[in-house]
Order: sequence, then C-alpha cells, then structure tokens
Amino acid sequence: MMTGAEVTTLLRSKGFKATPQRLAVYEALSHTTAHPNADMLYRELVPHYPTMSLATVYKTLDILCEVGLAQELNVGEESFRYDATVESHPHVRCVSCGRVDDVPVLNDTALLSQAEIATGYDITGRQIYFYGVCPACAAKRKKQLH
Amino acid sequence: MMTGAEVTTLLRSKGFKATPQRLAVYEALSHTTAHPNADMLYRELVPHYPTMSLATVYKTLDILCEVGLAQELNVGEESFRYDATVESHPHVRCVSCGRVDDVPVLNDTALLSQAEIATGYDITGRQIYFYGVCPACAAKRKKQLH
DNA sequence: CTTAGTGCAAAGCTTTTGCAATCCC
DNA sequence: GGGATTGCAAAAGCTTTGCACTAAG
Repeated sequence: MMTGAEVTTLLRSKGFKATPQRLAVYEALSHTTAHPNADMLYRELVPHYPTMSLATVYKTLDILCEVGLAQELNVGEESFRYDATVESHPHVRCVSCGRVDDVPVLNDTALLSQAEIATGYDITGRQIYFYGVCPACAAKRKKQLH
Repeated sequence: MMTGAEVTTLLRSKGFKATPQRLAVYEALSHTTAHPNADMLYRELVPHYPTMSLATVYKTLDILCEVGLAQELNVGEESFRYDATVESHPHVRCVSCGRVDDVPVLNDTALLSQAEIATGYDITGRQIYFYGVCPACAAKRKKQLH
C-alpha cells in the first residue's frame, strides 16, 4: 500500500495528473479487503465526494491498473473486481454469498514453467481462482440442518 | 466428447428436451478448440440453422453447463467463453491475438489443499488462467524486428 | 494559460427476459 | 395435446464515449 504522496509522485511520473478523485479511489481500494467492483467503490466514495461520478471511477481504475497500483480480477461475475495488492496471488470466491478473499501466496512457479513447456507460450502472468463455501456460510448451512 | 445420442439421453434424464438447436450447440462446441463465446457459436451455427437465435445459444449454454456438458471460462474479457471439456484444466490466453488454448492438466491438488487450509473455505472448484504471447505471435514479433 | 481530467448523459456490449408461435414427447 | 422451447424484440446490467466545463501543473 502506498501513501498519498507516493501515489501522487507515481502518477505524475507516468504523465498523469494527481487529482483528488484518483487519490480517493486508490485510498478506498487500498483500505478494503472486499475486492470491490467499480460500483461498490463509487457508492463508498459518493458520500465523501458528492460530485464523484461512476465514469471517473472506471477511468481511474484503468489508470491505476496501467501504472501498477491495482489489478483487475475476473471471478466469474458480470463485473470486474479490483485489488490494490498487485503481487500475483490466488483468490477464492464464496459461491453462496459472493464474497471474494485473498489466498496467501502459494508457490506456483512450478505450474507456470510446466505450462510454458506444454504450450510454447511465453507466459507473463497468471490468475488462480478457487470456488467454494466460506466459513461463515458453512456455519449457517450447518445451523439450518437442525 | 459425447455423441448426439448420448447427449439426447443425458438431457432427457435431467428433464430437458433434446432439441436440434441444443444438439447443434453442443456439436459445435465439442468440435472446436477455440473456446468460443456465445456470439462466435451463433455465427458458426446460423449458416446451417438459419432460424437459430443468439438468445437460444445463451439459454442452451446455461443448460449445457448445468448438466455437466460444458464449463464457463472467464479469461478477462467482456464475454464468457465455453469449453466442452469439463475436466478442470488451466487455460492460457494470448495477450496479443486473444486466442485461448488449453493447458494439459497439471497436478494442482497441492495448491488446492493449501488454499483450503489457508482460507478455511470448503473449496469445490478452481480455474487457472495464464497470460502470455502465443508461439505464432512471438514469431511475428521477431520478424518485425528485422 | 494550456492541457488533461471530470461529470453528465447517451451509446455500446453482452446477456437476460417477456411472450406468442412452435415443436418435442 | 400439453408443456417446454424457440426466436424475436425489448430490457437490463456493466462499461465506454462525446463533450462542455473545470482544475492541475
């Protein structure tokens, strides 16, 4: 996670202006573990930035991804989610309540090199998604059986 | 891959009717390695089934996934892609031309159990996506450097 | 002061839905 | 024959775009 000053410097070094809206989007994204989509971020920001628009959130997220401050996730929903932790790490989605959690980094370098050999691709990135039932939903289901 | 007769039997056993449209969608999906999305399938089918509609392709793909004849992929595009090979296996997408290929099955059971322990989730499925440059695009790029 | 960025509304995509006509069983 | 399915058109989400206004540097 970077400070506002660091984000400002990074944006400018890449030729982007450091606007309050951009800093706010990064701030919100870097302080949540919910892996929000654009709309979730927008709804969280509007109360504090009444003029914030959804279009600006989308444009900002594109830029954050471009400068390496965020990554885009595709967990099998209609919308993209975002993560301010840019190091490659797996994610897990609860098929019952929809929450998305980080999975602590696993060593997948063996998979990656196996995949390169098997396909001939020059592989530069990967995403691993797990699907299952989160502890909270598992507990709820257990309760309902009684 | 299943024969038309087998697909017919399976659909009926799950309470679905075996219509020509459904058999055609499965037929097309099971004979390609392109991992098509709904629109690609539709465009391939229309010449042979002039009354085929995109809505029917979407509805059929839902049913094929539900009865275990197909799986949905999320390779980071706007649309979903589909694969008639339902065994869990990784996919790789070329960031240059957009093609999506299968990666021969890798042993990822270790990852899965590590993820269960780390997250507390009861994990029932996973998807692994690699991103890189396919051999054809790599060759093209090399050529352009001369 | 100059150019990039914001925010609104409209458009563009993919996917879903409502419904009359049709077809499977 | 009866109920599921088709296919059309319209609607519903998510995301992008055009453009006048504003603000960053």
